[in-house]
Amino acid sequence: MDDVAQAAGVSPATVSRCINQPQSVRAEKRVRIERAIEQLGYVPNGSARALASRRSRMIGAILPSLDNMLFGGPLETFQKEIGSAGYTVAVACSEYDQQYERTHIRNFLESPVDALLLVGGHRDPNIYRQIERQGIPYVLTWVSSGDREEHCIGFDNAAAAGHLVDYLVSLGHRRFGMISGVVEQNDRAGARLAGVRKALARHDLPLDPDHLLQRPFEADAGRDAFHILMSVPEPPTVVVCGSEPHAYGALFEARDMGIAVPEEVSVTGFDDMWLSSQTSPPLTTVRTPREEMGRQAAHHLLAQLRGERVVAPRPLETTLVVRKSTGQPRSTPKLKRGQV
Amino acid sequence: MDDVAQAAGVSPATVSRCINQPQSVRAEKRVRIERAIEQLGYVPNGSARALASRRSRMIGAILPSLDNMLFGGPLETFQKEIGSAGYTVAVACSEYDQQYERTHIRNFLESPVDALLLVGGHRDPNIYRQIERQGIPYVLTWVSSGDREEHCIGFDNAAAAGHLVDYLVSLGHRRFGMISGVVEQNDRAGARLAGVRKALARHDLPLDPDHLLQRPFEADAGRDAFHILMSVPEPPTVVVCGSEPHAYGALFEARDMGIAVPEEVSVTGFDDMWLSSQTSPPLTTVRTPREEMGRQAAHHLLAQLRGERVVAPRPLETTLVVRKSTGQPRSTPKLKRGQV
DNA sequence: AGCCTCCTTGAAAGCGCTTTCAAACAACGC
DNA sequence: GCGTTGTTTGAAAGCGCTTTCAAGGAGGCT
Repeated sequence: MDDVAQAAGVSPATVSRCINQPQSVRAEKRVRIERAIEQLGYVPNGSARALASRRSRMIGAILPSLDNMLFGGPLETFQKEIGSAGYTVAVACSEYDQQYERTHIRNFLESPVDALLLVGGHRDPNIYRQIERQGIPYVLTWVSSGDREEHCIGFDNAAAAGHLVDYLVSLGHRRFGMISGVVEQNDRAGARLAGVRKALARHDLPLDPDHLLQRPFEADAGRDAFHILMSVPEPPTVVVCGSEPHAYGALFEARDMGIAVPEEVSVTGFDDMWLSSQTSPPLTTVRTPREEMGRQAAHHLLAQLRGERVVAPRPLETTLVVRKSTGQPRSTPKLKRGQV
Repeated sequence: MDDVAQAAGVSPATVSRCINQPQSVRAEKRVRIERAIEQLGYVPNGSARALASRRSRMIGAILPSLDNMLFGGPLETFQKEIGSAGYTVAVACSEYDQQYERTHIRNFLESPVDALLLVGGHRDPNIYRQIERQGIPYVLTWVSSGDREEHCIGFDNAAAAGHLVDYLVSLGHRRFGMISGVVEQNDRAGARLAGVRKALARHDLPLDPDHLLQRPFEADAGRDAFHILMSVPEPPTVVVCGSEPHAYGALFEARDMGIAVPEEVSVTGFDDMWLSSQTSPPLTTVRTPREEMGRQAAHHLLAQLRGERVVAPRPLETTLVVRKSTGQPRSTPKLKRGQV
C-alpha cells in the first residue's frame, strides 16, 4: 500500500480512503491512485483490513445439511445478495446436531464473523447470550417464532401444516397418518407436527399414535415409514409427510406396493421442490418461500450491518399447492356413521 | 490476551504459544493459562491471528451452483474434513459463468484465503497465474485433466462417457441421441460429449448433428430436448444425457409422450443421484465419486498447507450402473443391413 | 479584507495477535 | 565445576491496514 501511495504521490491514508470511501477523495487524486493500484497490481489484504476496521466482511451460515436441495438454493441466493454488498459467506453444517451447531457457532464467533445465519429458532439460551455478547446481528431462518422472534426470517410451519390438514379434512379424510421429522433435533418438524395435531383437534379428529412415525428427512426413511403405516389393520386414508423427501419415499413405496395414490391413500409433502410436479402422481404439498427467505435474511442482516434500525420481520407466506396425490377417501364408513 | 497473561502470571507471548503449540509450554503453566482463559471467557480474535500469522485458516470454494444436489454433498464433505483441521470454508457460486468465477477468485485472493477449491479445469491462464502468484495451493475438481493436471482431483469424464457408449453399442444401439450440457461454459460437459463422440467413432457410428442438443443442466431443459429428439422422422434408439437432471427430464417426457423406456428408447444419465434408483424405470447411469472427491480435495489441500510435498493425484474411478432404462433397441433395420 | 465553515489530506496511533531473538534456565557429561 | 546442549520464556517488533486528529486550503459571507 505504501508503494501505491508513493507511486501516486499521496499518503497511505489517502489510498485507504480511496478504497473505502472514494467520494471523500478528490477526483484527480483518485484517478492517480487507481492507476497506481492497477499498475502495481496491488491487492489489499483482507486480514489487515479486518483487524484495523474490526469488520471481517464475513457472514457465517450454519445449515443442517447441504446434501439435499432444501438449503442449497437459499444459501446460493443469500450468498449472491451479501456478495454484492462486499461480504463473503462462510458455511458449516450442523448435521441436525445441536452440539455440532454450537461448536460451529463458537468457531464463527472467533473467526470473527460480522453476522450469523442460523436455521431454526430453538436452542440453548446460552448460545444466544454468547452471540449477543459479541454484539453481532443474526437471523433465524425457516421459522417465524421461537426463542427470539424478532430475529426470525421464516414462515409459520404450524399454520401451514394446519391449512393442509383443513384441506384434507374438507376432502373427507378422517383417518390421518403422519410421517414426521425427528422433533427433538428439529423445531421445524416439531412445529409442523404440532400444527397437524392442533388442526385435527379443531376438527375433533384423532391422530392415532400408531399412525405417527418420526424419521429423518430422507426418501428411504419415508419409504419404510409408509410401508409400516399401510400395513396396519386400518391404515390411514391420507399420509401427511413432514418433508418432501418423506413424500417421495411414500410415493415410491406406494407404487412398489401396488397402492394407488390418491385412490387408496392420499399423500402430501412439505416444501415443494422441483421434483414434486413431476412425480406420478404429482404431489400435493406446501410451497415454502425458500429463495425469498435467503434474500430477506441477507437484506435484514445487511441493513443491521449498515447500522440501520430494522423492524421485526413479518412471517413469509406459504402456499398450499394442490396436485394429484390427494383426493377424496374411497370410503370411511365407520367415521361417516360416527361423525358426520 | 494481556488480561489472560496477567491472570496466569505469564507473558502474552506464552499465552499465544499455549494456544498455538501447547506442547512447547510447560504443563504447569499451560494449566494456569487454560484456567485463566476459561475464567475470563477469552476468545482469540481470528482477524488478528490471520494478520500476524499470515494464515487466515480459510479455504475458498467456488462452485457453479448450490441449487442442485451435485455440489452440495461434496461441499459438505469437504467442509467437514477441513473443519476438523481448524479451517473454515468460504463459498461462492459462479453460476457456470467464467466472469463471475473470476470475480470470486479475485475476492478470495484478497480475503485472503489460504487455499482454493475450483470446479473444472479449463480457464484463462491468467487466472492460474494470479493464483500462483499468491502462492496458495488449489485444486480443480470434477476433472482429471485440463490446463493444470497436477492440481486435478476428479475423474475422466470422457472415458466414463466412452464406457457408457461401449455398453450401449454392445446392446445393439446404432442410432444415438445426446442431450449434452452447454460445452462452452462447462468443460465437464465438453469432455463427456467428446468421450461419446470418440467412442462412437471407434465403432464407426455417426452422431447425427440433429441428434445432439446442448442444454443447461436442468430437468425441464432435458424434457424439451427429449421431446425434440423424439419428434424427428428417425429418432434415436438411445438418448445419452450429459447429466442426471437431463435424464430425469427425458424420463418424465417419455412418460408423458407415451414412449416406453427402454422398449422404444433407452435413456442414460450421468452422476447417479439418489433419485436415479427410484425413477420408473430406474436409470442406467454413471456413478461419479462425489463424496470421495470432496474428501480427497480436502486432504490434498491440507497436506500442502502443512507443507508436505504431495504427489500428483490419480484420477478417481467411475462406475457404470446398469438399471432398467436401457435395453436392446427394438429394431434397427436400416443399420442392420447397412452396417452389420 | 477577515472570519468562519467545509472539504481534503497526512501523520501517527493503534487493531490483537505471532514470531523472532536472545536471555534464562535446566540437564548433562566430562 | 564448567562448558554444552536443549528447553522454556519474555521483550519487542511487526503484520498491513483504518481511523482519529489536527492542519491546510478553498470558498462563502459580512
